[in-house]
Amino acid sequence: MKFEAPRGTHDILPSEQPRWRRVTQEAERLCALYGYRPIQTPVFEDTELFARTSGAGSDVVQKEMYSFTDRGGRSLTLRPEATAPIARAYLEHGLHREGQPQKLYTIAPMYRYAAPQRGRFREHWQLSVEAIGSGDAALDAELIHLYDTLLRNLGVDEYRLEVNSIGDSACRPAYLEQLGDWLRTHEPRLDEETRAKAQTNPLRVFDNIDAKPPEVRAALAEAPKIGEALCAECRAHFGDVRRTLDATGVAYELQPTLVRGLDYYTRTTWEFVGPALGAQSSISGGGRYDGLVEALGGPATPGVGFGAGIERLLLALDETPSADGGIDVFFVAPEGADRTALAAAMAALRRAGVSCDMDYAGRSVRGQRTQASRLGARRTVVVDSPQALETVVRELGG
RNA sequence: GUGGCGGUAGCUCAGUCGGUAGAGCCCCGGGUUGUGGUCCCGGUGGUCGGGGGUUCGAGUCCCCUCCGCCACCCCA
Repeated sequence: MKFEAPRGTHDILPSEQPRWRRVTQEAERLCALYGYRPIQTPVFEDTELFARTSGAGSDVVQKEMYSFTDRGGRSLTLRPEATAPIARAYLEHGLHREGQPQKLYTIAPMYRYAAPQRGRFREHWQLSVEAIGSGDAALDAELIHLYDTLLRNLGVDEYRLEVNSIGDSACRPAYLEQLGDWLRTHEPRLDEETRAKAQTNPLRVFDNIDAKPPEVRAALAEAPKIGEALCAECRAHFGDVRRTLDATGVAYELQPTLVRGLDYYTRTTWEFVGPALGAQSSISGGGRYDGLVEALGGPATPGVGFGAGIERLLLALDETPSADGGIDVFFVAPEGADRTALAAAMAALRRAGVSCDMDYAGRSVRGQRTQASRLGARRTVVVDSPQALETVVRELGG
């Protein structure tokens, strides 16, 4: 085989479209129902947009960006996520001067240069839902509720939701200092891996804790957690979020060590974990990002949102294939039939909104009938006389 | 990026000790039938992922490489 889809990319063939659309159409229906409007942004952006917002130390920026220089010498990057581009558009087009919050969503491909695996692609599609311009805790809960409802409506029931608050500029620096002190003091009780993490990304020392040696686990259990070191304002905000989740019937687990990979997150963070996807169990992740718009040079503007991988959601879905729509009419043309008259009849029917098709592969009459049922034709017409065509056009073509 | 497993027809796979490649499904034709389907008969379809090496001879052994999968890392 000469060419194949580039590593980490995949084709979405016609046979997969019904499942694909089942997900995206329900997602769009819910977004509209919750008051979110569609927005589309370019596939590539100024590299600096992501470098600045995601954090220079983040994995995304350090090793996963598809960056290139265009012929004009600009450094551009295929978007690894949708929040920063949407915040950029929000600012660039003055949406911050319109009624707040701006509730926006997009379903679009994202690009990350990472080792591909099942459910992990270099090009993957994401539903991204954002509410920018309000710090109301009701929005955090609403976004969580939206995705929770999407999962339910699609019939996914084996999943769990973890929530946390990672504080803000008022309390996180103090916590980081506190954690740093603790890690230094208790270094002898930690394994090498955890010590390395303490140096590079202290918030992540708690990651994958179940796989760590028992004594390290025991030690870390005593370490201060960000979710338990919040300032009064953050604690109040998180309390509001949780009360609203409770009131709207969303089940969740508190996970005081849950953090996110991008620097711009503040306060509420959450993650939906799906069933049996191996190491790629996260099907959606989101959080509040009250400092993002300001980091882009705009006014201090709160925001909250989430990203949800379409391919991973599809993996969490049962395999039942939804049926294609089928066509209204299939014309069987025996050898010698007037195909010009047939083309005219099909044009008339299509003008009237009647879907129709015929054979283009020189099939036998038997083969054409097979093709008709393969296409789900509700009616099969054998073109053995001019009258046959006229009759159908008169009956269905209006 | 590191380590492990894998790649044979469009799909799912078999292929012995190294001896010139097979099945089922799909697709096409025919028979049967209630002109589809079912059932029966026949047919098309392969650079054995790619390149190099060993050998009289490589799908099979060796090296490189590409792609997939698993783990790590990280994420959606």
